[in-house]
This record gives sequence, C-alpha cells and structure tokens, in this order.
Amino acid sequence: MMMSIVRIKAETLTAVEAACENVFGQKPETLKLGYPPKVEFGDFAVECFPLAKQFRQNPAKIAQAIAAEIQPSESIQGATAVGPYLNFKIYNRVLFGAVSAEIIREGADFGNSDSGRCQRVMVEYMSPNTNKPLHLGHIRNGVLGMAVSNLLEATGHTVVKANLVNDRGVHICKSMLAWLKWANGATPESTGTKGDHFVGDWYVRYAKEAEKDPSLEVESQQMLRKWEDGDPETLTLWKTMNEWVYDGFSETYQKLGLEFDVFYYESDTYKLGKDIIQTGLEKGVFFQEEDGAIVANLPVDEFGTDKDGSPKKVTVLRGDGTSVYITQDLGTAQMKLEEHQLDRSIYVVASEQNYHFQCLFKLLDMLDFDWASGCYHLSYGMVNLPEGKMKSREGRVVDADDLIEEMRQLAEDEIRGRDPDGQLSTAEIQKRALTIGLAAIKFYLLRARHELTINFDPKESISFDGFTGPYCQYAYARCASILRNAQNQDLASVEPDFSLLGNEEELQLIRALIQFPEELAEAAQEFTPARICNRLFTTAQALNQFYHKHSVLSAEDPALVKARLALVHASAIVIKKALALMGIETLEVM
RNA sequence: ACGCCCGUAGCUCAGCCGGAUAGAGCAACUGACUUCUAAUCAGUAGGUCGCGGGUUCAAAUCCUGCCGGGCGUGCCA
Repeated sequence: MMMSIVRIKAETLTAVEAACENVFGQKPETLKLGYPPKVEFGDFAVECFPLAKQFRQNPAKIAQAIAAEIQPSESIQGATAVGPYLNFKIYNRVLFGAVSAEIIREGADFGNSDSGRCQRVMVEYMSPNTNKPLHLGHIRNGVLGMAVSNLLEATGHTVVKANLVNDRGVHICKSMLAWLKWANGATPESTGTKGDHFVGDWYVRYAKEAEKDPSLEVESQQMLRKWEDGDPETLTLWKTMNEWVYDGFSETYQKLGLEFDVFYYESDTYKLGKDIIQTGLEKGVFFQEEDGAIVANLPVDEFGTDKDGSPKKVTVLRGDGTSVYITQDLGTAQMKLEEHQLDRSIYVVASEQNYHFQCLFKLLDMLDFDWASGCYHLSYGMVNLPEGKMKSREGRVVDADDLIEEMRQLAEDEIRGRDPDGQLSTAEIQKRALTIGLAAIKFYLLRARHELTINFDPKESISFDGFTGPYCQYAYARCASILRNAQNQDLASVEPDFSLLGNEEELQLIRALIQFPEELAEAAQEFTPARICNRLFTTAQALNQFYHKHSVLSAEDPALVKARLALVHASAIVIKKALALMGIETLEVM
C-alpha cells in the first residue's frame, strides 16, 4: 500500500494509542492530531490535556511518558515532549516523498473526498432582475455561489446550479413603458449598447420622468395588469426586452465563469404555491383574515410577538388572491425538490432577506414537508460604497461590466509595463489581463467571510499585491516556470532523494500542502470559500519564501534538484486546484 | 422594542466546535533584482482581541450584561 497523508496521520495516532496502552493500560478516549506552531518543533502534534483528565495525571508527565515509549516506525522518526504537547517528527524521506507523490498522482483531484455521500444539492444563486444591469453585489453573489458549488462537487455532492430570474413585475414594466414612449424603436443593436445596459438605461429614464410626472406610476401599473391579462402586444415587448437583457447577462456570466444548469423564471413560477396555500388552510396552518388575505401565525417561542402581544404573522396570499414573494417561494421550493430529487437546497441570497428565509423555512416545516430541514439560506453581507449602500435608482452602483473592464485595464497596464520591448502579442496581453483582473476581483470578494459586510472603495479596494488573487497566480506561474526550465536539464536518470529536503521553508511548504484536504472538507461543510482563500495564500506565501531562499534548478545535488522539483510540482497542483475552486484561472506565464 | 450579523494593529481581515509567544495583507520606514519571473522576499514599527462579569488548569475563542455599527421586523422582491 502506498504511503499517504491519511496513512501517516493514522500511523501517528496509532503510535500514541499503543504507547498509552503500554504506559496506562488503556487506550485514550479522545485524540486530536494537530500541528506544532513552528515547523522545527515537528510535523504533527498531539495535545495531552484530554489524556490528563482520563489518566488523572499531569499532562506534561503524560507527554514525557508517551514520548519515551514511541518507537521509530515506517514514517515516524521520533516524538518529543514539549510541556503538555507531544510533537512528532516524520522522516523527511516519507514526508516529502510520499506527500508530493500523492499530490502528483491525484493531480486536480487532490483533496477531493466523498464526504458528501453523493447527496444531490441545488445551489440557487445570482437571481437577477431583468430591468437593470448586474452590479458588484451580483458579482459577490455569483462568485460565492460558484465557489460553494465547486466546493460541494469536490466533496462528492452532485450539484445543480440554478438561477431564479426575476423577470416580471412592475419594475420590468417601467423600463418597457419608457422604451415605448421615448425610444423610437431603438435597439441594443442600433445603438451598439449591451442589452442589459440598454434596458437599464430606460429604467433610469423612467425614474427621472416619473419624478416630474406621477401619472407614469399609474401607466406602469396598467401595463402590469395588461401583462397579467396576457395582452399579446405587451407580452411581445416584454419578451423582446428580456431577451436583450439575457444576451447582456450571459456575456457577463461567461466572462465571470458563472455556470447554471437550470434557469427558473418568475413569470413561470409566480403562480406556484397556491396549492400549498390550500393544503395549509386545510391543515389549519394558514387562516383567512377579514380582508381576505391568507396568513400564518409564526410560533411565538421562535419569532416573538407583535407590539400588541399577538403572534407575528406572515401573509402568504393577498386579499385579492394574488401571490406575494413567499407564495411563489413555497411553490418553487417544492418544485425544485420534486424535479431534481434534492437532498439539500441552498439559497445564496443577501443578508437583507434573512427574515424572509426564516419565515419561509418555518412555514415549510409547519406544513410538515420533511425536506424543509434540507433548505439552507446561505446569507452573505452587503457590499457598501464609501457613500453607503448601493442604490441603483440613484445611480450609486458599481456596475459589474465597468468594474471588470477597469480591473482588466489595470492588469493590462501592469503587463505592458513588464514588457517594454513589446514582445507580447495583443491577443496574449488581452488574455492575461482579463484573467488577472478577474482573479483580483474574485479573490477580493471571496477572501472575507461571506457574512461580513464589505466596504468597497473603488479607489483602493482591489489590488494585485499581497493577499490577492494575482499574488497566488504569480506563485503558480513561478512553479510553472521552474518546471518548464527543468525540461532543459538532463535529469531523466536521476532519482530524487527526499531525505535531502527538510529546511524551514520546505517544511513550511509541505505543511501547507498537507493541510489542504482537511481545509477543503471543512470549507465545503461550512460553505466558506474564504477558508480556501486563506489556505491558498498561505501556500503561495510558503512557495514564494522557499523560492527566494533556495534554488531548485541550481541546487548542488541532482538528487536534491529532483526532490525539490517534485515539491514544486505538488505545490503547483495545490495552488491551481485552490484557485480553480474559487473560480480563478491560472496562467503559465505572467 | 425585538430578531440576525459584526466589533482583533492606522486601514482591510485571519484565528472563534477553549490549549504552545494573538497572525497576515495594505499603508509607513529600511534593505535585496548579473541568480529558476522583484505582481516577489527580508527587516523595523504598530495590540486594554469594544467594555464589564462568569465558567475553566487554560478564554480572542464558551456563557452573561452593557456599549458601538450594519441589516431586517405580514399583504415590495
């Protein structure tokens, strides 16, 4: 059997168990394998506090007793007691040899697991309105949804990525109305405007005109009624304008690398849920008020009471029988589950809607849907500007396409600055610039934990230095460069000698690599891509430090060159993998 | 008023299912490109972990009370 990270860890724990049996006559109840704070202390650590409780002895004494009992084994070189800690040193030959071999063997699959046990999970994310272009908040949503989907897939889930498009409602009618009144038949094509921006411009125009002329509100309401009555002309216009928007959106999705397996349209789903309302009435979960509205009482122990002491209510159907937001969500939730046989259903939606989802999930639970517990609201914080919250109606937004272009341009300037002789083709520069610009944006939005509010300052927020996407891409490009140059050396007959590795930088690097699988598992379980960003950065940092202090290709001994090459190869795989999980591409040359 | 989230270095954040000396990045200052790519690296400086109590051998981490900020609180989505 091949040596692996899992096996080295298991061997270490087994050694502790055996030593405990020898010294204390029984196995330890709990053992946690950790890492010493400094690499020179050892490769793995076991803390003896839990053992102190079990064996009723000073933890430092226990550590010493166990350390004395540990015999060298296939991978364990020795154990040292430091205070209440037990530090293990793994033979460098095994640590570097087996681990890098494992990573190289598994390649892009390294770190994957089946801890998801083939569960089917839907990740609903993005969910835009079709009356205006995408903004920075959407990008945060998109990269989060995509990263979480990747994490789930890597841990053995089957993921269905869904986009619930809000394509109906009075706000959509507003841009339609403005276009009818003032556009004179202009189209995205005739004006050379991206479709979603084109429609968004008419929405803005509407808002301006409506300030002067309140009767427009009435007209847009009339239009919504015509839409609901199926007026052919209105429907045709609606379809045409939505198509313009979708063309624009899909361009942006593609640029950002956002993928969807299924699109739901609110125009199809907005009447769903009425059957569920009926069931709820029969079950007594819902009841009708005097004005005809159908409501539910929320349990007081979880939701508290209203000012007058009565239970909090949620309206699930208006008095006139029309749907509200939650009506549709009840129906859509059931439809999703049934169509896709889901075990879990994840909603990537901003924290503004925490209360809405609390209510929604509670209602599903009250209706005795046993799948309700599989629903989860992945709530993420707002992106604020220095002036405060983004407000599309006031034009206070960071437009998604503008931001991408801005970052791409900054990257391009940087690339041209590094290429004073103009060696690079325009196509190559464009490709690199977009890849690097997107990496900067995505990493910036994913590195902070998702529940945090981000304060986005356009002037200084996204950089290419330090804790950034481009930094990590750069570390990868360095690896790629070394591996490329290695092909010019005649090393085919040389066998690597991994026992030659073991300096501080090498140990730091191998530790970062070893920790990747556990980080991936945890990030997936907690839906926190930010964890991967941190691990990724630590790894890139370790690589850069190693790179500066030690030469790979001009190392004194060819067997050392080979060993370091394997380490660099393994690092490249892990860095690339972590970036890919975050939806970030790598470049072989930067 | 209630509910959820947040408060760690000048700024942005890790660390939070308790454990070794609280870590990064940015900004500031100093130094390193004839060397596998300097989008890099090394160093200096910067901390009452919001405040008070409690639990514990051990608290940034758990409990509790305050203070400050954000979001939300039935017929918008």
